[in-house]
Amino acid sequence: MQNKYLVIYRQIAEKIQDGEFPPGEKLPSEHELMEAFHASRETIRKALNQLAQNGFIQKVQGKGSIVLDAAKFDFPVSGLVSFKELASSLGNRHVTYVEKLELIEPDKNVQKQLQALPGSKVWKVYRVREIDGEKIIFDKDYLKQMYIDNLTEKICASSIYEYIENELQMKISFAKKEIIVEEPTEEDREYMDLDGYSNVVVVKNYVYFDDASLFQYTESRHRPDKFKFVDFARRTHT
Amino acid sequence: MQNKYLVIYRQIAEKIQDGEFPPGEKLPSEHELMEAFHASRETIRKALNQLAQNGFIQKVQGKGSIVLDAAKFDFPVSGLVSFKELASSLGNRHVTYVEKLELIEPDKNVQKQLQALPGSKVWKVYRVREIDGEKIIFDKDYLKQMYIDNLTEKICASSIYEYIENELQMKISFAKKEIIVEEPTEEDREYMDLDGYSNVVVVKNYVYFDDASLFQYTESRHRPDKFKFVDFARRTHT
DNA sequence: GAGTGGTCTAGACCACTAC
DNA sequence: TAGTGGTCTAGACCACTCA
Repeated sequence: MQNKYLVIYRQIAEKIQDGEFPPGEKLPSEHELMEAFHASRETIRKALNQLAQNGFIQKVQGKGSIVLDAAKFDFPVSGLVSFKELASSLGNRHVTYVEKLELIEPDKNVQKQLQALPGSKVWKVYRVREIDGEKIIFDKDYLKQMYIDNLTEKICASSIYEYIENELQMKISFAKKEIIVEEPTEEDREYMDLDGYSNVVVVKNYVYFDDASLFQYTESRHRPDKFKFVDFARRTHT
Repeated sequence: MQNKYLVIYRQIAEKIQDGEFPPGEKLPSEHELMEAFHASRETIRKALNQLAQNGFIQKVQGKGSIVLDAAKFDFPVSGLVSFKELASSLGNRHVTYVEKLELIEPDKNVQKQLQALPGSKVWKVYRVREIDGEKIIFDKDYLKQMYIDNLTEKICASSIYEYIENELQMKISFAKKEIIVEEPTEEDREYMDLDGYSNVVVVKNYVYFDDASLFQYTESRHRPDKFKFVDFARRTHT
């Protein structure tokens, strides 16, 4: 069995999505939820905090928990957007091409980004994402070899994340994201269908494992017309 | 006095920034922190969770709380980036020009974005942000009038947020953010120094009050070369 | 004043890491 | 086995909203 508060979280989230708790209405009070789920107040509150963090509800002191219009918020639950999540949420036909798969000694820049030890090796993966026949995303991944002995084309073509989490049983914990806009490089023009576009959107990702070790640096380069990033800026009053 | 867990949060955060707890090292255990701060374990854990959320530490079960390299993470604490925060963090010379300040009946699009009632009026504010002599940000704000009777040029020129939070004593709670790239409109070219740039980065913001009422829709339009967005994708394992 | 959520406590048991 | 963080409980008091 799972964590109690996560079970409660999912059950309430489901009811919100099913319209059983409609937007604008109030959720039952914490006391009522305690009885309904046979849980202590802190456990209920943990579930509600998760719901608030993920944009399902907003808690108002003295009033209650107000259901937000969750249907409008179609962002991925995790916040870490991998291509697979992205593409399946679009529901479109998509293909991944693995253009490069090498084990390299990183240059100074990559070494610095990855905080890699001198002499250690790094996987360099170039992947191009095609959606509806157009190559619109170009992913440059650098992964520390010390965590992954064997990286095949097949793995890269599906999902490196899934391989790591399911096969290697390591948990990816969080990423720092940085979004900037650049002029296309030679590489960009080579691998993507850039036509006349004079900019690419670059999403830099620093991915950590659960034990706080940095293991991957990714540059995801997007054609500007297809780029979209959605985020909640939750403000925990400080 | 403030909340105990926030006080503890700030004290530990300070020590991390001062290097008293260096990156890579472990924080004292929760039990030790309990004694040091004369607090219960749950209170300590609340403080530590805040630290983890804001990228100061990462908690690892069975091991402890590992200090991350916080110096690298220069993002604003709040996550809601207002121009004032942005500019002061850049430390540069900046000016705000209020180009428009009108009370209008919103068109259908704005009405929908703001979920405004038919017949209700909306403040329309155009502001241009100049940094180091260049006009690089163009903010289009739409605010529901029902919350703000009187909006002056002076208020718009400094910070609408500060006015609302300090003068009106209303708390802004969170925003949904959406980032896309567009071709410049006539307006963009009119108000910004766009030179040859063929794209603008558009940040759409939906801003709510603490009581879950939507009150503002903002489009912040940036010249691509000066745009930068930083974010943590905290992954609360679901 | 009744009801709501926010904070804090003390104590229990579990899961994981290290040695 | 000892020490760590993760979950859960029961109960207390406070701050806020609303009739």
